[in-house]
Amino acid sequence: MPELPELEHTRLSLLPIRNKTISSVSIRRADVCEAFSDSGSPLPISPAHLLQNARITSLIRRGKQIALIAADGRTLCIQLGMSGRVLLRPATKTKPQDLPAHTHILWHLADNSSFLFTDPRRFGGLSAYPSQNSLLSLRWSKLGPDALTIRPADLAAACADSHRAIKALLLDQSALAGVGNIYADESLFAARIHPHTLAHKLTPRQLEALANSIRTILARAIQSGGSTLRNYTNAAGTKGQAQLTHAVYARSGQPCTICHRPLKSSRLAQRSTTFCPHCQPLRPHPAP
DNA sequence: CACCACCCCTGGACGC
DNA sequence: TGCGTCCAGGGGTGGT
Repeated sequence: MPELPELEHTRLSLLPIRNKTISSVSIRRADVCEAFSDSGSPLPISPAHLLQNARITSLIRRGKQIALIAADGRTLCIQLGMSGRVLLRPATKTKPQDLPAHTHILWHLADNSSFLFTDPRRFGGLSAYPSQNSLLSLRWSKLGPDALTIRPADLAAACADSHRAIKALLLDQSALAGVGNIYADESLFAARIHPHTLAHKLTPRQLEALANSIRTILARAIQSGGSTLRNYTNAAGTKGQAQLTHAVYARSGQPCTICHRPLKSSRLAQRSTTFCPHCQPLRPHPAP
């Protein structure tokens, strides 16, 4: 279930394609792709949009999106959605029958290795832009600050006038980019904040605890290779370990790791939400 | 405007 | 074993 740590790990494991040239692109399902002009108008997709004959110079990430930047400026943004993956294939594996199911796009590199985009549920997709600047202005400008480096002041600004539940705000990529359902629950638990707390009611102390929890938990999850739930792996096919450290996510009814009372589940912002009613009270404990 | 429900989609878990 | 049903949720969109 790709969130920021899984995307960052995918980005890191794709770094071997830097300075390599894409010799050809096989578009097996064009409808997972979209392309835009500098002014943002949609264009019919072509192999050139998917970086055919481009040399990759950098891979960048913002929130849950990564982008491949070519030497000539062409930029390809990748969103994994729920089930998307980008996988590297060594030069020894070239048979079509070796391809994972639901491989929608296949990039062939000049050195005979390749990489591919696979996404059974097709919630993910690829978005092509003529330049890095157009990606930033047309797409990433809509994202909030990156969760991996979120500062208490940035979080406070996002929460200041919001009457939504804090968990709904955390999931809103235009408020904060990178947190999904897993790490929203984990961060709120670590900061001991009830997920239904209205964002503008959070105290400065809570906002600081939450920002710190978000950064710490995301960084730790990157360290352990991301959470492998269902079939997530990074581009090298390696599974993550972060799911082993989840304190609340998918642990409804099981004992809280702090107070040992059973964790509770509810539905918030259309998402299943698990928390400890005792350790995460709706109001912070009054200062003594 | 801010917020929320719905919808897209498929694989896996579960019950019978 | 196999089939039907439900659930998971990121993000766009249209409604309130």
